[in-house]
Amino acid sequence: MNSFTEENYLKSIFKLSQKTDNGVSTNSIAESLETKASSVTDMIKKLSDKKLVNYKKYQGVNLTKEGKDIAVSIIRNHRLWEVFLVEKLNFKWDEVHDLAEDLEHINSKKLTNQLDAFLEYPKYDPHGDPIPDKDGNIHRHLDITLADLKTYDKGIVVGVKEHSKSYLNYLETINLVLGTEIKVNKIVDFDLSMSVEVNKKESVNISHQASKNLIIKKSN
Amino acid sequence: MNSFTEENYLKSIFKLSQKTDNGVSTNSIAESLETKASSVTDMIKKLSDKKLVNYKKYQGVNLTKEGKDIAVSIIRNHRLWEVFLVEKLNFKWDEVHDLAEDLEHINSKKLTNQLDAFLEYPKYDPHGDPIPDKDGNIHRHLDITLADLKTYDKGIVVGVKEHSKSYLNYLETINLVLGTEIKVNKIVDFDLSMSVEVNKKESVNISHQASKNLIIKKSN
DNA sequence: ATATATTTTTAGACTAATCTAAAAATAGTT
DNA sequence: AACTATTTTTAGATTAGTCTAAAAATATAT
Repeated sequence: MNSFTEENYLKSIFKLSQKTDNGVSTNSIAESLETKASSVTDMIKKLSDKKLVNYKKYQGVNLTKEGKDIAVSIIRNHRLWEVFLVEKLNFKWDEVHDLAEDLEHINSKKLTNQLDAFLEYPKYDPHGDPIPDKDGNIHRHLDITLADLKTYDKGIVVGVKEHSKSYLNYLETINLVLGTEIKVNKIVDFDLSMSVEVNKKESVNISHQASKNLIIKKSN
Repeated sequence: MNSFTEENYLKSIFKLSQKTDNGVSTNSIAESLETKASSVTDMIKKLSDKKLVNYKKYQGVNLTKEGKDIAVSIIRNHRLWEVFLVEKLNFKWDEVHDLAEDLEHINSKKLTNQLDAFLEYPKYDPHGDPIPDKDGNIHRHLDITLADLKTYDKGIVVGVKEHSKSYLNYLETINLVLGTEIKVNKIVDFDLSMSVEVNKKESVNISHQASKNLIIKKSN
């Protein structure tokens, strides 16, 4: 069995390794876990001894098959619990992350799979992130963001790339939840802010900062 | 915030203090947590510093108001999660203890209360143990066991006093689940074993060992 | 009441995870 | 290629929780 701490390292390494093709650097792990590089080195050695990561000094790390399987199963747990909290217990999408961060470490294949069934095999969590299936397969959607759209393009909001409470909260105040239809009316070339039509109604102004974190499925 | 370990000590002390009026002994805590007396002494000091227990050397411990509140809320969590696992995720009553042991430490009043509402405010867990309400009140039922019944007495099974897998499993094989109607046909005075009618049908033989752990609500 | 047994506490050591500060390796620059 | 800056690792210390073995306190028995 692995400790919560080890599991968090594996999850972090998994997420970071999706952004780079080479090994994941010690510093990037330290930053993502808000800890110090020296602590990371210690843990990497431990994970390496357990054959959960491949590690050569000064070269960064990569997950082994086994390490990756663990990371993915934790992410699966996390996202399933988020769905549960929102769909069944009436939490808001900006309230569920921290709780899921704890719940994800409850380690029981049966629990995970029964929860999955109970929720009727959801494909995405409340933030639009894909839920790995029982075999660890992840169907990620294309990463087109609102910022990538041109004037008069239309699409549907399918996810977010930024998960902070303040961002999610802001989106709700402008009625932007998953599934919302969106149409770009105008792009200000000075600051790249956009005037967009939400659900064929109100036209709101969205900063580049905000638009580049909204994942969109283009509808034409 | 308190660690999982501290919470487990508080829970254990709470349960032990229900059986004795004087302080809870170091050894009894050690036994119930399967640890050593010296470890218990260390932890007691820590809990005492945090004002969660009252402690005088060699005199055993008692929970303070605050310590008791924490213990009760963990028990509330535990029992609500057990209901969830059995009612919603189709677990058997002998499979849920260990998972609930982990889930109980997820610390969120909102989570607990929403879960309680989602489950429609259950009063008892799958083993018949009472679930403390939001304010920590516990309605315990009278502790009449099958072993206390006389010949021809009738009753309904409302709980168990022994939670081991093997016991729960055994009960299921003889169709004894919560809510079952029971009637005592004969008591063997040699070994106090009983011949009982289950749901007005089969007559099974139950050892004293087994009967004294079945909590019954007498029906006449 | 004194000796014996039991319980509880103390003292000191161990492990996991962390940190700071310093040393070593790598990368970047002229 | 040599110097500098950055990254990574090492060395040594710290904290929480645990343990063993020994000492101290309490309980029991004659």
